[in-house]
Amino acid sequence: MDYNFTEIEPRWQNYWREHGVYHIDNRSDRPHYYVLDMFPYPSGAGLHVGHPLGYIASDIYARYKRLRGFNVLHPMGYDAYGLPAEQYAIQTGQHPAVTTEQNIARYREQLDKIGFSFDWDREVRTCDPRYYKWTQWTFIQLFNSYYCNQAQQARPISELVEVFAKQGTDGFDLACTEEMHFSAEEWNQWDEARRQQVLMNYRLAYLADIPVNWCAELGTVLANDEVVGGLSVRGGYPVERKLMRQWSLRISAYAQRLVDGLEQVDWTDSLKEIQRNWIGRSEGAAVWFPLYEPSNANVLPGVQAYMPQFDPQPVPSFEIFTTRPDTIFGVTFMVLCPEHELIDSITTPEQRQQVQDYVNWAKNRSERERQAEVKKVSGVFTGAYAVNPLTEERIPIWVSDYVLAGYGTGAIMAVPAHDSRDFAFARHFGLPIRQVVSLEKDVTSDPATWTESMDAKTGYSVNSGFVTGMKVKEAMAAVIDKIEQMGIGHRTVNFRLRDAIFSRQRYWGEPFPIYYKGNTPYPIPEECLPLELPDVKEFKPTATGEPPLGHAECWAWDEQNRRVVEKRLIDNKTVFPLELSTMPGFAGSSGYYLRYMDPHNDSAYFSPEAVGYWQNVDLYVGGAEHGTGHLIYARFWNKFLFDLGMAVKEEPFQRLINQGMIQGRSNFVYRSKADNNLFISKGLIKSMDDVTPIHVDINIVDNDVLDIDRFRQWRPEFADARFEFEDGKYVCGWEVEKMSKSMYNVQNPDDLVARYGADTLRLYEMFLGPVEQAKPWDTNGIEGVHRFLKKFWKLFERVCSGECVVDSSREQALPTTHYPLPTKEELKVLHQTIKKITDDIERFSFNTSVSTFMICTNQLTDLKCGSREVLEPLVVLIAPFAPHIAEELWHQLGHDTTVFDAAWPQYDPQMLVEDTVKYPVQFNGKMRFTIDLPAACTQQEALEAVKEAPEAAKWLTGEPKKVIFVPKKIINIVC
RNA sequence: GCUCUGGUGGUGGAAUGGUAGACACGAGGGACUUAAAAUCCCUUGCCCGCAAGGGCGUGUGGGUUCAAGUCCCACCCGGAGUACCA
Repeated sequence: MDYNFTEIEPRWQNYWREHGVYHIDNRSDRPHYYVLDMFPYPSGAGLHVGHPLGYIASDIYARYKRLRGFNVLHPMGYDAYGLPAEQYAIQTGQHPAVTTEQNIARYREQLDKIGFSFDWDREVRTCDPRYYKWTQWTFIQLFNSYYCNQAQQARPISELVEVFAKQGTDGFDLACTEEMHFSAEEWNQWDEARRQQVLMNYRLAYLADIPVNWCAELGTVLANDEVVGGLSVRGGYPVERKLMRQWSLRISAYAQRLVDGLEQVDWTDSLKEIQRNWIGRSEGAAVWFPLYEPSNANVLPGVQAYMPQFDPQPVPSFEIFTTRPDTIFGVTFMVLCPEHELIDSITTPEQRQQVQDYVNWAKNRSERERQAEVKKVSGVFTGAYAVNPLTEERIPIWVSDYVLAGYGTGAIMAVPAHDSRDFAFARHFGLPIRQVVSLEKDVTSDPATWTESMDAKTGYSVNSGFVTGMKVKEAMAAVIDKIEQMGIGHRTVNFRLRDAIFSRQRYWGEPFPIYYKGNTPYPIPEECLPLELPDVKEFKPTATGEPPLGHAECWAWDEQNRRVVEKRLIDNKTVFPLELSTMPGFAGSSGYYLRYMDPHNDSAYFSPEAVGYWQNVDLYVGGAEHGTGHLIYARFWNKFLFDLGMAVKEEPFQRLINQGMIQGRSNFVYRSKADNNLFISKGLIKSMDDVTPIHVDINIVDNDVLDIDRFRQWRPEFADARFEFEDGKYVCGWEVEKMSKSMYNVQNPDDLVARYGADTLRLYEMFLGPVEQAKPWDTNGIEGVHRFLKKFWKLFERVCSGECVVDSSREQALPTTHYPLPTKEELKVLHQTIKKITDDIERFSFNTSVSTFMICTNQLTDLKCGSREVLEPLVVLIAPFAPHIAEELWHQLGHDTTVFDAAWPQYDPQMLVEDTVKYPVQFNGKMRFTIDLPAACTQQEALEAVKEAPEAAKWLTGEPKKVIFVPKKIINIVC
């Protein structure tokens, strides 16, 4: 019987579904293991060949863990909210829910064909009210929480209300939008609206006027990770900075914990590094620089008198952040960002016009222009001066857009000798440059001769008052100590990570469970969740520029009756307007892994029992492109839920594997420039200038050889094509590009499953190369893998057909000659295979596993192996990779149960013993060889072992002359 | 610029510091067949040689080691992330 995958695969897929083979309970005596894939956004294009790569890898691991005796949670769902469905809706009027539903159905069909072991009973969809109920719920918890920097933990905001009434802000270090100081008396005097306004400053989900990334084309704001190079990631539209009132998540409060947590997880170094860079922790000092005021006699001398951190400050001053406090003696000017609040008050009348012009110019520049012109130096002098608190020198204050409002305090001390940007600025405007760090002690040169600044944090301080002669690191500490002692600054840490903007002016997303009394937002009661997404007539913004939810007629909150009512009933006494923005894409994906643990729970996000059993995700597989988005947000979300006492592990994803992106492999034909109907085979082209490369559909190319007939039919203009052949064929060129329709290089898995079967597709995707490596999709080798499966199938033919008796337990009862008992060689092949496959899977090296199966199959075929003892374990070994063929063979070997209830075979180390003598070489007339030792032992024991080893006997005569010994292995024996 | 990756045949890629190029594709040759498909066998890093055999080979140059694709230093080239982040 032939290997008939078209019959086998659907049959077993049905069996698995009907028998609920992959249904997983939250209760088990077995140890637990959680394997998670990043769930897909169900786009209209369906799955392409890159999607399943990670899913297949995780499925292999999940199935393997199951065979190793684990209770394996392996769920799948859909990240169903998103922009494409909404844009499609705007164009066609088709409701996004409908398109989403259709796309999900198609995804499911495609996924099922590949034979995954997902527990579909646990499916979640982010657009399902039963799911987003808990997204909204978490938002309310964030709204009702603040972050205590001292405890490094989120806490209920109600606690803060009590404390403010008793002692004001005194003695508290809270994560906030802006520093506030007030007393209990003040708090108690304020009215409700004012208090709410103050609390908003501390909530973890807060509403604030903030500069946002506004994308006019998309009609919405975007988070920082959704903008690259001043353009939106989706669509590539220009993005501008705009001040808008928006919901944000105070993710910056968790910056330190997000950095620290990376130490505890088993991720690739590169991904950890991406996150560290994104969070951007830098240590340094905050220093107050007093303004120089000639009218104020107190200013000089004696800067100690200012003590500017006390309020009211005796002298106006402003705060800067620096990572190089040691260079404070080299400050020759100060720079404020154009948005700095101090600019207006310090600019002198003579400079006013210039400064105003500059500030206006800078503000009107788009983010994209600004980034494109980074190299251009611009700025203007304010006419004002500051005082260097350590040298008491007067230093000019400039305004320039190379200082960013969003980082640090938006003001810097410029040290042109030791900062490249300050250096460029100083050179451009002819400002002085003073060297304060030198590679060698007491050696200086004239900065006027420098072509670049000396930025490295190495060497010694020079020209630097009391730190002169110290090493840079010592000088840093000494300067900070000094300014702390003077009370004009302190050691501090700055993060690049900004709060996540959480509002989107879109329809297809989770509605905020928020209504407004006047300007004050209130959450709707938790018992009333979910707040369901209302229907709208149109998906565009309204005529007045409101988000699409502005079209909803039934979108107001009746506070007394606790329900959504029609908007016309708004009276601002009992019925209030609801929030019109929706949540961003990352809202729904931030906690879905927890919901899988207990997906049908109506009364809680997930039960303590469920999370207590599963803990966190043991293995997460997905693309590295989520490094600065989803993977940061999800970690934040989890840490917050951890603070609430809900999540039991602080880090959600213990081990993370990034599957590499699958690129497209495009094919080209080359049209002669001289003759528009002539196509020249690749090898015959003399010069690329003579031909035009044209993308050709990869489906009419086989191993880079063009199918001439199909090419002529492909497009009318090629109907009369003529060719210059090489060796009777037309050979196409190829290139690695993005997979895209316009390049005719998209491969969808269905075609391949139909042609070769799911098992072949699974094996081939793994065989392509390391899971973690980016690689072009290339079907050229798929035949080889398919051929292997046929050989594998054939290996079982004799056993399955009954030609060999398959039950060795009856050995005693029947003549031995009927039973092909395993030979030593066969067993050796088997045990080597078990060891290799087990190691490979643990290392996530699935490409080598496939090779191992091929080698094993070839060897056993050569040995004419018909022994059940050898072949049966092989079925179990291959089951994670090719589950359908494994089930079928398992069944034909006479088992009633599924192969996934079998146990993973163990190898016998005795079977793997090799000749231990290796690498014998002649060396200066002496013999040298190496011996492998089985375990750690002393040199003496090792020598005894060597003398007894039969393999060594022929080399070793008498005592060895010299032995180089390394534990576990004798490196060298000279005799 | 900074950070992270990677550089091995015609191609995808193997190699706990231990015989580099496993396995597969492609290519060439052969068997079976009336023929084709399918299947099977042989050859296939480069150079010299009829052969036996020899020489050279993991981006470049050094180093450590009995032994380096692998470890260390410097450089060159690709890919990714990030970027006036003070």
